[in-house]
Amino acid sequence: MAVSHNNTTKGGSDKPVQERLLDAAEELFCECGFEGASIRDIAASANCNIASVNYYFGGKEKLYTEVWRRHLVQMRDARIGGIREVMSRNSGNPSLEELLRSYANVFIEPLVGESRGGRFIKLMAREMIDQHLPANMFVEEMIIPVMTALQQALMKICPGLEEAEVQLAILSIVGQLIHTVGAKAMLEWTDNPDIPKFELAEVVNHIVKFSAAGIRAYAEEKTE
Amino acid sequence: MAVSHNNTTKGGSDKPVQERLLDAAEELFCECGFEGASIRDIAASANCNIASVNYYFGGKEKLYTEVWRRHLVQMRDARIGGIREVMSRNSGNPSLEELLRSYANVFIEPLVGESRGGRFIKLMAREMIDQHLPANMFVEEMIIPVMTALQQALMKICPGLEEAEVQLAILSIVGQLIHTVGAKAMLEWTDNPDIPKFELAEVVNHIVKFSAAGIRAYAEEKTE
DNA sequence: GACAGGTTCAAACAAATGTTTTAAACTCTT
DNA sequence: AAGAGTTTAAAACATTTGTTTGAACCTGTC
Repeated sequence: MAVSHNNTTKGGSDKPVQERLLDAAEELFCECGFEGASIRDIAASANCNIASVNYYFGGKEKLYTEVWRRHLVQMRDARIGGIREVMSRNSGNPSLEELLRSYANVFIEPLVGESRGGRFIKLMAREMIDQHLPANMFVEEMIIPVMTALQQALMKICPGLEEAEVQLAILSIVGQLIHTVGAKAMLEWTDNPDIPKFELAEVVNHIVKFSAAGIRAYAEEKTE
Repeated sequence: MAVSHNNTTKGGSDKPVQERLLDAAEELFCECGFEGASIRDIAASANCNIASVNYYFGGKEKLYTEVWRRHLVQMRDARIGGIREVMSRNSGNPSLEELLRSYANVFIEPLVGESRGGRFIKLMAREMIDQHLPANMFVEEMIIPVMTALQQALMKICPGLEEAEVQLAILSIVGQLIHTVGAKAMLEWTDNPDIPKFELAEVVNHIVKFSAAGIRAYAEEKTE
């Protein structure tokens, strides 16, 4: 057999073709969506031939799935890890604000950083609207595990809250977070001065404060 | 000139072709997105010829724009009207909860009703991700007017709140509302029992309570 | 050096897209 | 009834899409 040790047949990077394809695909999928990004553009951006995506991945959909797989476990573990880390602070009794701030940061950070995983939030939004992932890989491997962890953490910090209340609170928190990065992405293409521009840290501060008060509205009515 | 009085040349409805096209286009654009819905499908669904969309609207993009125009002013006026109506209650001093509940209802209602304007929220989400509307018609004719009205109302009810704080609160409220209908749409295609199912009225109650507490977290720190 | 297997390449394929064209059908006025 | 103007119809057009093909190109082994 012949295993190539140098896949730098063409231009640019010295990464192997599969990685170049994954990187290019990620960028273009995020920017243009699944059907918006043609494998011709992807291959061109990866400096390789069109047929390579079929050769290595067996089709556009498989490539798309692989792009996701790279991030899903990473983001999920980051989020769950962040929650666990907070919950171990202060001898297992962190403040509600600590948990919210940590989660907001670990939620937003990988979605806005220019370097890696930057515009991935767009792909998440797209995938939420119409699926190109097999089965419900997104819900099963991402949403449910993270939501469960966050739910348990919240119930530990705020004992007395009912399960349904916690789930509603999570809906509010995640809604704010997603809308934050979504609105940020959307409002970038307008230059209207009426649209407020916020620093991300400022918004995180607000969400923590806002949500903590919202949650305490439930917690306090139990202790009255 | 010759003005036709009976445009029911083919199948189904007795509406004129342009309306049939708009209805079909709305449904398919919502369901499949702009590029996902082919004018062939639209024309077939409207029981008319493919060329009609070019004949009447001058192209796919114009048709898309027209589908939007029907709803934009309606939704905007409903939202602003709702705000004004609330603000006139209780001799101009409605409670914060009244305003929030009214806005939440008028926001969500036209986006979930099965009959008309049902799945329009999906189109909104799509349009927020990538634009097919001319210029920034969506921001100019919808977001800014509604946001301005809501901002003024909030500042009237909660004097002392700074402008930036109100804008952040609006970000939170809208984020929760959008995520509510978005999550509802997304979670419909999963049957996992771990995913909580909520009644819409229940969620609205929660958002009102949650957000009122969040806003008061700002208002109260001024009066301490 | 010749061979074999993995990899790349350009070309071709079939299917689908938005738009245009050209002619037929229809409607109303004269 | 004839004709002008409007509306519909089917076909053709040029592009673009994802995928497949078959030969060339490497690279390491015998």
